[in-house]
Amino acid sequence: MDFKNEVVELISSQVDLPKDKINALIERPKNEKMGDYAFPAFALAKTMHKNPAEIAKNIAANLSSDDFASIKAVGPYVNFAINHQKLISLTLANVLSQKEHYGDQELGHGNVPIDMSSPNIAKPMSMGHLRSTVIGNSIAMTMKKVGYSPIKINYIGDYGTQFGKLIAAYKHWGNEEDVKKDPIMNLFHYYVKFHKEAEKDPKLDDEGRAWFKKLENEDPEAVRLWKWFRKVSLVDFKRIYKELGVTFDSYKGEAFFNDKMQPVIDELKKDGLLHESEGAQVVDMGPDKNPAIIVKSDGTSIYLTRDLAAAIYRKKKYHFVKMIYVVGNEQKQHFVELKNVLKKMGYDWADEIYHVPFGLITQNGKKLSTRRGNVVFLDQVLKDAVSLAKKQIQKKNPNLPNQGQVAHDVGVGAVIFHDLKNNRTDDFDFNLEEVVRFEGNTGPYVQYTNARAQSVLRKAKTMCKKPESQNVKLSDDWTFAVAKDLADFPRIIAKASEEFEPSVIAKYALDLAKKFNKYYANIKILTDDDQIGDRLALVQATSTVLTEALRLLGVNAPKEM
RNA sequence: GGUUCAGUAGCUCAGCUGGAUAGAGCAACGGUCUUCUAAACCGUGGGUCGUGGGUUCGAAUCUCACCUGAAUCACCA
Repeated sequence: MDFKNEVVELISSQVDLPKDKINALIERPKNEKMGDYAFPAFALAKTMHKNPAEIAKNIAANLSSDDFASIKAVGPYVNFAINHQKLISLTLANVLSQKEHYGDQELGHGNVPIDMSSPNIAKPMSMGHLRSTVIGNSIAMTMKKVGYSPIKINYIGDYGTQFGKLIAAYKHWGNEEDVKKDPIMNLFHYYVKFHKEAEKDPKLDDEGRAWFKKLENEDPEAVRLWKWFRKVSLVDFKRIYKELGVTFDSYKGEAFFNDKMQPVIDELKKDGLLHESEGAQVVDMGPDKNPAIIVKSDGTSIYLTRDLAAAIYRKKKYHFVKMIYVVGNEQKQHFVELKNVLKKMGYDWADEIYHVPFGLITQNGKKLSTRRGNVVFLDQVLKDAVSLAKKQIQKKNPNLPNQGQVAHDVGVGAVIFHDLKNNRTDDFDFNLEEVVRFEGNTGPYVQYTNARAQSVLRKAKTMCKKPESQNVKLSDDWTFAVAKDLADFPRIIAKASEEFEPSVIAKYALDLAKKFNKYYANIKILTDDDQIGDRLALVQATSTVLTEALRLLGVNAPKEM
């Protein structure tokens, strides 16, 4: 049952406008006293030569329906108030019968590779990688819920000039023992030192480039070091992914595409797209635009070429219907070039490539730079968050069983939720206190709400009461507010998947939690009367949807906390 | 300078396919636990929606100009 559709039908019986036009005009009043749907009559004033208030009055006078508690004109609007009991009972029956599949839909199908996370080996994961990881993960789960088959690809940064620099740095200052002790941190320190020294001594950069050239030419020492760095880095990355609860379908990094670039270069040449400019091989991007570099002037490879090879490879392998890159905003231009070059090569599927950018994370207003060693380590943030969650549990609920797991769920959940609750493209300034907050508009607030609901359901069981979703007779405002949100869930999922925007779900979860907490504060659920089953149905439905919303964000929902 | 994005409460942000009194959270102050988890709920204060013009019956929302900030502008990714 779609109440909005019903409004369209009713209005269309009174007014000479196409249904899609009516549908577009109908709005949801901000103030609930105005009802649940409203039709503004301004648009008709001109053609009917009457004032809007009069038109609204006439329309309202001729309408009535069981589905609405009232249909009345208020000024120039026709306001529709949904029949509370009807919406509540329908929605609860839906959620309870479909359980976690409530909100599933078929908006499309086919493979959707998602290029996400993609940390660089020998460098610690930062808050920036967290963004790509959790946004990509949430998009993957949301796409799956609406019918697609996501393929999560971790395009590890395991190649490029930077590794020449790293090898050079290791040769200067590194030793095997230290790297074995704490691989990522020590390799990272060499790298940072390299950049510091290179500012004073530009010869170092040449050394770095020379090592990279050796690596490309498969010099045994270069390859040995590179393989070693890669291996120890991956071990560490997987540890963090486990913490975050994220898995990947592919770890094919940049190096995997080394031998797949030449065919692309050949193809570009054959198509006559390639020409020389200042010693480099480039593709023209049009007037006033920098050309896209395909082969650098020193003959080594560049990331655009690698990404071209990767895109073509993925199309062949996955026959994708869409491909998504969850990569920072600052690489926007790169993806424009990637798509343009693919188009020029005659690959129309380039239109189905989406760059899903996200905002920059700064600290004290300054851009974080890995090269300068100015980073926020994800590992440390997660540890801090979990230990703060542990403290919180000791304060609030010291007898809680399974505290380690719950502290993990809440701490990590807080970090993930914080990252997903705002629009992807918003920049944000990193502030640990802000990130691991447990009160207000936070992940733990949603988790807590769900834990309360679960607690009620457990107590109900000891009273031998259970949710009854048949013929629910509730109609009060608190219940209605919750049920209206529950009814909205499928639309929210659709919106989040269409916009590749997890924050839509996060905001929804906060709103639903807020409505439920108000309900909880005002209605005594466990009163043994003949509507207890109805109320438990609302509690059960809310918990189901909250849990599912959190799942789609990659956040666990503990049953107690 | 070119391009792109952003500017809403002290702070962090919703709202932006135009609509009825611009909303949350944090921070401040005050109230609510012998009753389902107070990580909650209720209340008070707090706003020239960057500035100015335009379109419209109606603009935080669309458009133009300007101001401010950020990202980016070929051999890093």
